[in-house]
Amino acid sequence: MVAFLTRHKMIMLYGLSMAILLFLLKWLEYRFILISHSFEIYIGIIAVIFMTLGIWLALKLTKPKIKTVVVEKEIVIEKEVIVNTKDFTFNEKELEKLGISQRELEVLQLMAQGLSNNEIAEKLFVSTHTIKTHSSKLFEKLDVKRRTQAIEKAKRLNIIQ
Amino acid sequence: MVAFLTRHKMIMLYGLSMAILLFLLKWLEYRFILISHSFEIYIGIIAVIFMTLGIWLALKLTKPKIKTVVVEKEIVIEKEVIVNTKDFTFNEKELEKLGISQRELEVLQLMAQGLSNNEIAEKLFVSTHTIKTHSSKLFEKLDVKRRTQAIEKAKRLNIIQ
DNA sequence: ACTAAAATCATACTTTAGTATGACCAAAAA
DNA sequence: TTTTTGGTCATACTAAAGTATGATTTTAGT
Repeated sequence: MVAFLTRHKMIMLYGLSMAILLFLLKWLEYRFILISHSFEIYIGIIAVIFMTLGIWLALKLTKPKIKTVVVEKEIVIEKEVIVNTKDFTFNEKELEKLGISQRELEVLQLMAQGLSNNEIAEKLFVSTHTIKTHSSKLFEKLDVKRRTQAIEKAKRLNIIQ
Repeated sequence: MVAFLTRHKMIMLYGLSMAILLFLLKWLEYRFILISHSFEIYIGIIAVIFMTLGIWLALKLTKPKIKTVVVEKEIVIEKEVIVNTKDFTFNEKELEKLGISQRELEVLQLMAQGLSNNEIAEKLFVSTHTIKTHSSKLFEKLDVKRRTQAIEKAKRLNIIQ
């Protein structure tokens, strides 16, 4: 019922307006009989009323033009990019700072691979004594006591791997 | 042509109506002179004409109503996110596969930090013997001979760090 | 309740790692 | 030229690391 009223609101309003106008018309017609020579005024009033009604109707009934406004909405999509965290700028500065020589670095690298002093010696074609000397100096320079510590620290300082 | 007719249907209809109305007016005016008491019809005609004029005026003179429709356009912005290559799924499967116990893993981790057997023993409140037993079993399970190898292999298998 | 695995401790031993010290040589820097 | 630095080798020693073997105690699963 309410929906019906809402949907036909315009029609209802129009009907009501028509009723009021007809009433006014009748009243004016009566007045017209009493006052002569006011025919032009009566016509004028009718004209004004109906023109106003027309304007009102037109304004109410025209469909609005649809203007489409495009609003750009940013959507951030996180794209995972796999990047090596370890940069390959093998810290040569650190090597210099610590005064680690090329040969010592070699020994350090082989140590980190899990080789024993003997294996390193064989690989580098030198005696085990030499490797021991190197490693001792390395530990001094790295300020550590054991090879495992040396490996850990060297990796931490980006000297190896 | 059909599209044009459809679009200007209202205007065409209006023109047609006006033509018919003018004709009717002239005819009714003539009838009004001849036939008295047709005053109401004349008024009605006037009303219709002016209402139509009002509608026409309203349509012509008013600015078109604009209904703004906002359409959101999605713009995809790719944001690069740096991700670690090393995933943190600490290889529990590998641990199980190798049969490495929790305690052994602890020892392995402390080893990798460069601690000696004695230091590990102190840290875990056990004797050095225990640590030696653990490490021996670890080396067996990891199929290595030295702690440095164990550390290297464990890191490679993502068991530690 | 029983069993198996895990964790602990211990002794005895071997191997490797690491220290201290010194010597030799070659290349580069002062 | 002399000195420094890096690399080499050696002896002697100490300190760790690692092995072998065995035993006891927890802990968790059947």
